[in-house]
Amino acid sequence: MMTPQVITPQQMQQILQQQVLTPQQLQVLLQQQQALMLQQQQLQEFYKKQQEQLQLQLLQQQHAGKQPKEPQQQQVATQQLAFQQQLLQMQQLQQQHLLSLQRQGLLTIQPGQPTLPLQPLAQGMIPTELQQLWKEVTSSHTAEEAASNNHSSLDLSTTCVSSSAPSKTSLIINPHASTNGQLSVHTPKRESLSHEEHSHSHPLYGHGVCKWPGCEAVCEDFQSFLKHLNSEHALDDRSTAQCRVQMQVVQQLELQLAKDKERLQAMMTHLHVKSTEPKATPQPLNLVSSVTLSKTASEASPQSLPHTPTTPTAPITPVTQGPSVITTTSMHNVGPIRRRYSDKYNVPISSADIAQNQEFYKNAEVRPPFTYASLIRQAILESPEKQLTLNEIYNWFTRMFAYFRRNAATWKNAVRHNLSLHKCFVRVENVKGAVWTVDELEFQKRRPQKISGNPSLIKNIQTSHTYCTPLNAALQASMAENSIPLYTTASMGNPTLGNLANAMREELNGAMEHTNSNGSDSSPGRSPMQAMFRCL
DNA sequence: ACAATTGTAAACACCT
DNA sequence: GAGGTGTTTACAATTG
Repeated sequence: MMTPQVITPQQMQQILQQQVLTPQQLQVLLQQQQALMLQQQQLQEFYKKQQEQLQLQLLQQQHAGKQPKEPQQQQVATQQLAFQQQLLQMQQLQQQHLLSLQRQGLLTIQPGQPTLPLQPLAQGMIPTELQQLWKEVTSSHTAEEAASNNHSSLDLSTTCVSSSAPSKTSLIINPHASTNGQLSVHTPKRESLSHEEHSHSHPLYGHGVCKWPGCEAVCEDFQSFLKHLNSEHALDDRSTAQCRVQMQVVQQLELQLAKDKERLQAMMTHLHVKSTEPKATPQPLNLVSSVTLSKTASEASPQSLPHTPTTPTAPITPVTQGPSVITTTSMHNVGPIRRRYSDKYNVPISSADIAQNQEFYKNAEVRPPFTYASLIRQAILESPEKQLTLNEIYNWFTRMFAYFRRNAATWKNAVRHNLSLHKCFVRVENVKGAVWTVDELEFQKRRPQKISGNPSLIKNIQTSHTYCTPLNAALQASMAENSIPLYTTASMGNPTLGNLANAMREELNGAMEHTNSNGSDSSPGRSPMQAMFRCL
């Protein structure tokens, strides 16, 4: 049941580790994954039935004055043990599969965060949850206790996500700890994760650093982490807001990931069928939005945003660009996006994210993946007069990004430094003092410098627009399909988002220019699929 | 290897 | 003198 009939995990891994995947191999892998998903679903249904059965028996046992029906009980226990082993095997298999995909760049999964991509496959049940559920069922806890535990955690999430009016009381607090609000938030978690605490493993603690979104406080040991958690991340407005943001982010990402997976599969199937066709322009564009968004989905999770440059991502060796196919690699070069941090800190790199996660950046202390120059320009352009004093620029930064509510001396110095350094920022003497404006021409000059020396630049600037429109359309379509407010709904009522969207278009233009110049030496012999996987 | 870009830190001058 | 503003230099990291 568990052992794949088509191919073993080892074989699958071998195939996935190869640099080039043929369409046939890919098809096999896709079928493999489908089979895995199907098996997982079947397992879960089976597991649920078993769980219900066991709970029923536990109840019967209680009512019958604890007179266990030994043979039956034994049989069920044996069955469940076997099932548990199968489930674990399945999870391992899935993880191997996902790791392989990750290694190939098909999926970008943050190390240590394997739950995100697993969730859609497991239909919302992650391994730890399954195991926890298993423990609850098999432990001495009654079914009622387990149900009440589930209920409390459910209340927390549903209330937080659905709550449109943020308030401290929107969090359902564990009734057992109503006297101390500070502890009450963490108590349910601790109860459910007590076994993990003994091994000093906590979802919010790793590598000696607090993993609370945007925190990264160094905690020497687990005890100090717990102290830090209780003192710094107590139940207050800030934590509540961050929690809500996190939930929304996760929710969106799950939705996004599911849709993009479906899309990717359809695309793969489509491309496989028509892989012999030499040129298929729409595919690369879809490829960009889909793959990029998938990548973004896995990277945008605040928990996966280590700010300390300790663990660089596993290098995906960039392969020389082949045909004029837009790849995930080329999408890294999106204009003034801070590339050094996009790799180093695993921040979201898609410029769509800044609009998509506008609220996120406002509330979570995550570094925006844009350069100071871009942000300063954005601040100035958003102002009614297209000019701001230094202090107003500061205020924009702190208003728009929670990240810039810390270390003011550092980033303010950087802002001043950028204002002075870049010619595109012009200081204008005013009656009240001085204001800063943007010289758009100078600003636009900056980007082509990056690709100067490429003779095909001028030609490509023109051709880029033909690519850019469908690309934006593809992006928009993707966002719209995923119910993510971007250009469409959000920008209508929010001029900020509209401006950011404009900035994004410009950045995408720059990226397209760059991409086209890189891909100008396309070799016609290679199929789009081959090109795609060469670039992964 | 090199230049360009970017972020960070810091020194300094000027002004209020 | 303190603090804000603006300029400049230096250095490290990253990227093409």
